[in-house]
Amino acid sequence: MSASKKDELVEKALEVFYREGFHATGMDKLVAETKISKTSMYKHFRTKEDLILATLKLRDLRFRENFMNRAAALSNSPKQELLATFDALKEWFEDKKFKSCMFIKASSEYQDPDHPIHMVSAEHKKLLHIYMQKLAEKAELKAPKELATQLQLLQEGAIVLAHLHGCEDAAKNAKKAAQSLIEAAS
Amino acid sequence: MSASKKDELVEKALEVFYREGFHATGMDKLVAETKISKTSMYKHFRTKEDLILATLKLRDLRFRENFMNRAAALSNSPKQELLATFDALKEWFEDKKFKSCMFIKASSEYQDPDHPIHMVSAEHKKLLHIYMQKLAEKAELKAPKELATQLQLLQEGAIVLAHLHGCEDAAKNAKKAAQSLIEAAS
DNA sequence: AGTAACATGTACTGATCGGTACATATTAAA
DNA sequence: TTTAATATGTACCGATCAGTACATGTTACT
Repeated sequence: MSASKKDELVEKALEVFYREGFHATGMDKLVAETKISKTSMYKHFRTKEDLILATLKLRDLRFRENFMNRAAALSNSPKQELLATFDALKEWFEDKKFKSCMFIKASSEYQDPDHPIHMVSAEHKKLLHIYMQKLAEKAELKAPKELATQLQLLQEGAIVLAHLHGCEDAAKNAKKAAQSLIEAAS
Repeated sequence: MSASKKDELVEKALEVFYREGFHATGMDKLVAETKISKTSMYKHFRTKEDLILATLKLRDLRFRENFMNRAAALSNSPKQELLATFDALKEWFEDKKFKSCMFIKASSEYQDPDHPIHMVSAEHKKLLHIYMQKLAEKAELKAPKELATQLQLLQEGAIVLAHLHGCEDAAKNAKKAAQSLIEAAS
C-alpha cells in the first residue's frame, strides 16, 4: 500500500470513528467506505486498536493546531487568546459535523486508565492544558497552572453540554465564566 | 419473572454497563453475571436498548438523590450547598468504582440527538441544572440560570478530567472556580 | 388430580465481529 | 523472459452479536 493510500485510510477511519463511534464501527464498514481491502489494512495496522490509535494521533495534531490557530487569529494578546479559545470552541460547536470531542468519547469507550487509547486521550488534554498554562504565564496572570485547569474545566464542560443539548449557549456561558476567572487572576 | 428478579437484572445491568460500556457489554455477559436466562430478560425488555434505558432511568434517580443529599448534608445554606456540590463530586471521584458519568458515556456511544438514550442523558443534565438554578435563586444570586449553567460547566469538566487523569485536583479546582463565580454573582 | 397460564432454560438463528489463509495481480531484479 | 518478492482481493475463520423457537418446569385455579 502506498503511503498516500495509508493516509487515505487513516483519514477516512478518523471521520467514521468520529461520526459513528469506535465499537460501533466495524472493519468491514471501513472496507466499504474506503474501498481498501482488509488485507491491505491489516498490512499496515496489526489490529483495529492500532488503527484507532493512528486516527487519534492525527486528530490530536490537527485539532490542537486548528484550535490554537483560531484562538490566536481571534485575539491580540495572550490574555485575549485565553478568552478567544472559547470563541474557537463556539465555531466548532456550530459546525454541523460537531459530535463532541473524539478523546472524551474514546475514553468513554476505553475506560481502563492503562489502555493505550485512554492514555492517548489523556495526553491530548494534558497538551491542551500546557498550551493554556503558557498563555496564562505570558499574560502574567496569577496561579497560571490552576487558572489553566479552571479554564479547561469550562472547556470540557462546554463540549459535553454542547453535545448533549445541541450547542445552545454552552460556549457563551463558558466564556463569561472564563472572563470572570481571568479577571480574578489579573 | 418476579418484580424483585427484574430489579435484580436492572441493578446488575446498571453495574456492568457502567463498568464495561454499552456496546462492549453483550446480553450473554449479563446472563453470565445475573444467572437469569435471556428468555426471561427479553420477557421484560423488548430489546437491549430498552434495558439500557431502564438502567439509565434508575441511575438518574439514584444519582440525583445521592448528589443532592450529599450537597445538602455538607452545607447550611443554599449558597453553601451550591459549593458543596463540588465536595459531593470529590467524594464520588475518590470512590474506586468511579468511572466517569454514565450519561456522558451513554451520549458518547449514542450520539444521535434524537436517539432515546441520548435524550435521556440530556434530560438528566437538565434536571441537575434545574436543581442548581433553584439553589441559586434561593441564595438570591444574580442571573441564577446563567450561574447554574456555569457551575454545571465546571462540574461536567471536572467529571471528564477526573476520569481522564484519575481524580487529581479536578474537584478542588472546580470548587475554587465556583467560589469565584458565586462571589461575582453575590 | 387435572389443566390452563406463565416462567424459565437450552439451543438455536442469521448477522456481524476482528482477523487471516490463500490465490491472484503486480512489480522488480536477473 | 524468468523468477522472486510484494501488494491486493476473495472468501473464509471461530467467536460473538442481538434476538427467538421451543421444550420443559412451575405455579395457580378448579
